[in-house]
Amino acid sequence: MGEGNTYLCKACACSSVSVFKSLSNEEHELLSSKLKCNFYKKGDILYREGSRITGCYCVQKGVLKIYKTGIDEKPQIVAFARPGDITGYRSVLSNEVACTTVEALEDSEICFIPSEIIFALIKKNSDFALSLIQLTCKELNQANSYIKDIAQKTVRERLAETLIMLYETFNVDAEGYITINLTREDLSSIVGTATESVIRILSELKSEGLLELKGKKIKILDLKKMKLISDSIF
Amino acid sequence: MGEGNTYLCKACACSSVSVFKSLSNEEHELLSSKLKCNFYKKGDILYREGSRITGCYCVQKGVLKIYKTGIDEKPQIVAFARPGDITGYRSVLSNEVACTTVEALEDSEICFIPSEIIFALIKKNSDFALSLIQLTCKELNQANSYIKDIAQKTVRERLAETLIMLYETFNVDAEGYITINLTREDLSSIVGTATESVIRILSELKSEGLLELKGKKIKILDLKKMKLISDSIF
DNA sequence: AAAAAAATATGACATTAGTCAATATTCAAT
DNA sequence: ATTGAATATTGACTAATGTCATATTTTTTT
Repeated sequence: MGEGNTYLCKACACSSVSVFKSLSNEEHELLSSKLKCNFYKKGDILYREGSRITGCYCVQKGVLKIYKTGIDEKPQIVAFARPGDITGYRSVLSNEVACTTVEALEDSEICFIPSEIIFALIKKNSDFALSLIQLTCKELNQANSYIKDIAQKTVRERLAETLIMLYETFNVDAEGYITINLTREDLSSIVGTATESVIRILSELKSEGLLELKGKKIKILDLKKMKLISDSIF
Repeated sequence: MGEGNTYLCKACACSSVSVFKSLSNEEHELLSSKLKCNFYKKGDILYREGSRITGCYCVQKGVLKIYKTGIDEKPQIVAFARPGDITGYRSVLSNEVACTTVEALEDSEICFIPSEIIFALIKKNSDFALSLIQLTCKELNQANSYIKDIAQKTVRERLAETLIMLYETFNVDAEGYITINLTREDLSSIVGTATESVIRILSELKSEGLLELKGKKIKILDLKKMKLISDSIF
């Protein structure tokens, strides 16, 4: 892990897509003067479910997987975080122990933002507070949708949905492969099924001409049909 | 439905458990001067998924069920609202159409709070904003937990969990029956399963001495054992 | 109170998805 | 390049759960 430093973190403090977009120049200064940017290697744990955290984490570079631990230590992935996203703010704001474990999926640069700063910004800037509320509301709605899907759809439908989500979240490389490396096990802990089922259905979808597989890389060949499957229409 | 009126709504404006606890006297005045309290009959719909709403709803009396509509119009219950709870704030704050349908489970009195008031209060009072953030964070965490459970637990385990949740949320009457009337179908749309499965497992649990059933009324006889089942230990 | 509608209950059966075991492949470290 | 470990794959089997049909009971309406 690299040492912390205090330069202005472009991905979080400045990004127009991030929750920090409503900060004034002065507030940006305050924020960036307190940031500590750290390097995490693939597989590193930022924090574990149940531990106390003293600030939030903002992704500058890389990808994080965020999961809860269930029966027999089986992880359930509930979200990813990409550059511009923040994580840990829930526990910070509610002053509770972390409700998820966060792990770097690839080598990543992550800024740490101490709790006080977040609280100070909420106090100072009601637009920032509103952005935070909107962010959590959006995530809450997504979570509720996923509850509905996981309760009502088949594994095949959920896998199709997950692939589309990954496609939309991480885009594709020059060859059309989704630019994220997940193990079959990771996929199974998003979909909520056994690893073997993911493998079987992936090759099914491949033989139906919907997918191309090259190791962990996945290319969606027929997005339209994939959406139909995901919507339980097909 | 009854006519709106402007008296101070005790359940929402004053409740120390509600999100409004951090309001000043002056802000309470503002809030209660704008409230409209309405009566809804059992089965009445407050608003439907996809419709525009212009404020939030605060439960004064009664119970609301909050659900998303899935495949073949099958509802998935994602929450209940009891006196002191508010609903609709997500769509209001994000300025999006309602993401759930809300229905009165029993005859209810519900206050309507226009959007402007909510926004004004966020702007004026950062503690109120923080309360709202904390509320959504708490709900988000619950939703993520439920995703984990629904993905990893069996129907039996989830039903046990649901019964415990209902027990803790709605308490029991003098005879020990949980004080909420849900159809087996309602139960199935919480648990995420077929109605027949709920019926079967309920009578299983009854024959195992864990439950007493009297029509829709449910009494948990062995909470400890029920928790073990819910935790996949038994 | 009677009739109709809705909800509950049960059995038989089909389907889905999970588990276990064996093998193959890929990846990482030396 | 070689070894070992992790990951992926496949098949056989089992368990869980959904679906459909039908009967019964409860609730609501007239």
